[in-house]
Amino acid sequence: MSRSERLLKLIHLLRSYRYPAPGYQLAETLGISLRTFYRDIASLQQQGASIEGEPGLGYVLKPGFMLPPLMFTEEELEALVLGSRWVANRTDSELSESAINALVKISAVLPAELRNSLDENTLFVGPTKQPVTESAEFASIRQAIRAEQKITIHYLDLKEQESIRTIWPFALGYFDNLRVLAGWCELRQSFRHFRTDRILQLEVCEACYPRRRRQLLNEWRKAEGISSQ
Amino acid sequence: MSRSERLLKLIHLLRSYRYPAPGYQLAETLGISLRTFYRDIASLQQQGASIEGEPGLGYVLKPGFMLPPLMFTEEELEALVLGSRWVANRTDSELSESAINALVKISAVLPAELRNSLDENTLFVGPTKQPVTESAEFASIRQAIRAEQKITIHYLDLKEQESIRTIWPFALGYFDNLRVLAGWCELRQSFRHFRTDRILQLEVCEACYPRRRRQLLNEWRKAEGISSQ
DNA sequence: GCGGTACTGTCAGTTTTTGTCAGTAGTGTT
DNA sequence: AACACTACTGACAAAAACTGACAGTACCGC
Repeated sequence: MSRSERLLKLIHLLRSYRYPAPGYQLAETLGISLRTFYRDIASLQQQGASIEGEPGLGYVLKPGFMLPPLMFTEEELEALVLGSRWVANRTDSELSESAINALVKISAVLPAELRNSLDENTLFVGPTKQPVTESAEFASIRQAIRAEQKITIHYLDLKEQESIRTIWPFALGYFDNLRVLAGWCELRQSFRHFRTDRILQLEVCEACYPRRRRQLLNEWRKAEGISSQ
Repeated sequence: MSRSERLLKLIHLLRSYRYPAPGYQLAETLGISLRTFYRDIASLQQQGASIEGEPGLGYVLKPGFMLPPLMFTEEELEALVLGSRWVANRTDSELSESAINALVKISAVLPAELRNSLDENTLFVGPTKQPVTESAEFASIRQAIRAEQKITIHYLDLKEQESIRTIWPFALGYFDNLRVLAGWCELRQSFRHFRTDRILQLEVCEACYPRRRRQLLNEWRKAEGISSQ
């Protein structure tokens, strides 16, 4: 039995036990040493499985490693497909690919009849006049927002003045023809908006900013007089 | 990337192609030699996946393989949220609501940590200059497309001439500032496009049109010289 | 401290995996 | 029939990984 096969079997085993299963027992069932078992657990965790081991009890696989069956109405599927197509057409290539992958995963857990209606959906997103040229930076920006990391940018403002700033990015707004990054600007000590097509250069810093993203968003909304979406 | 990881990726790839995918292409995507690819296929088959390879065409994974896909990645969730927000902001109220409901359902199956990242997502869709005014008809149009039903419309063409037509609606295109319905026009006996803001009145007929939606779409694509999306 | 369980680091021997290359089976062509 | 072509398989050596043994660490309750 190859290792890859055994890892699947281990997942299966973990799912089939309702209560924590002790390591030595799992190892024995799989016919491997305890040492190898520990390594297998580590492999699975590294691949995204949240397996918890409680000393004295055993191991449990917390739900959320694999996608369970999902049920949607036809209209909800239409909405998901149309939305994903928009993302696939109008955003950076990484996000675009993720949109497609998400649909593939959803499709795989739908009952056959709904899967068909997902595949055959005929709501399309038309091409836009202003194609998205900016690319490489986008994934970094999203990454920084997610991880609440500071970024340093070279920015060309609307008066064609270039400046270098460190900002705390917390939101990205997708408009018809441009994208705007919202962040707290360390230079100006206030919230600022940056058109992504005017960001000349960008570097994600190691450091996280000292506030929570959600909180920055709320303050920004208050400052801008926007009610929550 | 470990072999077990790669095997999962191969399954995902196979699921993502609607049509048979040639072996050399899959091998290249995975970054492995063709020989190794054949071995991977053999492994999966041996583990219970029903993968069929047709010489000259490629490989297909028949649905029903017991292994569900992996949980969404953070980026996939970002894509789904952003897409749904776009739908929620830019389409008719029924579809908009469905987009939100779909997200709720997805949220329900996420592990706590991912659910959090879904809730806290800060990619937003900005408001558009030309708000969507048309409303009630939209759900009917989508309904007619889904059910492959004929519709009768009062249409005001670009020369401001009003006409009454019965059409076979098969697709809806969402452009930045307008939506276009594509259908076969019984009156003109050809494919026609209708701007939804110029449809004065609409009635969904009982009768289904005598062709399959998918087939109409393919013919229309051929007629318009558009390759498949 | 002490004894116990759960787990990790290291390492050498072993196994698996991999790409290359040669070869086969099946198909369609001339 | 000979031929070209594609899809696939067998063999093999080099490279990569996996494995179990064993020693060692971390943490617990007492």
